Amino acid sequence: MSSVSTRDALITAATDLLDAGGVDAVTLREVGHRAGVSHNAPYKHFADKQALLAAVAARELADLTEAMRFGTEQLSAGELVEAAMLGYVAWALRHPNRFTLVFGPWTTDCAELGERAGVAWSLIVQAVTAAQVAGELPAGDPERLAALIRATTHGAIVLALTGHLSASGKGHANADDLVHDLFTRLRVT
Amino acid sequence: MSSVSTRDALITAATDLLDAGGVDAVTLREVGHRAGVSHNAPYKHFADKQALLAAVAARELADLTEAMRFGTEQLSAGELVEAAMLGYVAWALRHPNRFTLVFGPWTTDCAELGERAGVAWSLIVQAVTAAQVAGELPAGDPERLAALIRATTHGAIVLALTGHLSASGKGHANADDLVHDLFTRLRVT
DNA sequence: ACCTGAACACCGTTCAAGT
DNA sequence: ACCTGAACACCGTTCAAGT
Repeated sequence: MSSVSTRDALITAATDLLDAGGVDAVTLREVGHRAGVSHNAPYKHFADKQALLAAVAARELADLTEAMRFGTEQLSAGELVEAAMLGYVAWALRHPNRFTLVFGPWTTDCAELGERAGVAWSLIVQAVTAAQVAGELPAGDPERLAALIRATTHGAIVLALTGHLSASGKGHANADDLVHDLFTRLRVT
Repeated sequence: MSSVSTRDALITAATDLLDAGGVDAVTLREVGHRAGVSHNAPYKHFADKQALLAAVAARELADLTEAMRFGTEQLSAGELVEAAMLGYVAWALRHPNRFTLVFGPWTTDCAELGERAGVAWSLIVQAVTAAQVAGELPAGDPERLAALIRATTHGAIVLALTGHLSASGKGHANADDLVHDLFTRLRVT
């Protein structure tokens, strides 16, 4: 029991440090201190620092899935896909450091992570398929169309987070605008 | 003179280490050793480690601009934009660690970096504008359309690098396919 | 102006030992 | 089974000193 809550406290402490100062600020010593244990107690719950970060990412993936569900009541199939992507954008802009952690260059390593990501994105493919059936999105391989939507959304977030968006003159489009633009173009077809 | 070549050697050594083992493998001690100087000689050329990494990123941005120009002879305005994006994809997949460094969460910090990125992407806006004039891309704010294209390309690369693309079943679309899909949808309009 | 060697503080990880 | 304190190797950064 105590071990479970300690493990959870470690993940929470790591998430707090991540939010406050980025992944470099997540030090096992500070994580342990905030969780009320010694600086090497984490090794009894995680293989190493990367495993702890993977646990943080796994928890956040569940959070992201929830954020994509927010306010999607009483929407058409096509609107639901767009709303989910806007929820994705909102989550990422709200927790930029969690976003960069979850989609860092090591997602493949952890099996649990890949699994949870697969679940989250299979929901998107489902929604895209429904929108295609409803005639709100163009025909074609749903997985491929979902990948396109996903790529645009992801890229819009990255551009927004790195400041490559607001810097580009008076157009001052934000990530939401880019996602909306994509859906507008897709629906015209 | 010697200082210039030392500075250059430091950047080259850092780039090699980046390619080999990611940004974490870039240690000032190993950089100095590979450049034939002591482990703290870099501080005579760069304020700190981040400044060295920023110099690496700045050099790579020039490389990226070149990659986007590759093989763009005898193409229509619309094809030129797509070819530039495919060049961007090819560069990123060829040097994944440089890609994640250049578009890391700190691009805003360095003035030179922001400047060079601005130059690179203003070329894209120019090409997009030309394609619009030629009727190969839909009308609208060129900066905003360029941002959409840019976001999709960037997102497709990230998805490919993190393995979120090939894992999604039989569709097995790669980054090139997604970029091509976007241009296909845009041209239909 | 550029470089070096020693030193400091910090961190990930391991280990022997405790309950 | 879970935790601790000490220890080791490594790294970023600083400093006094050398040419």
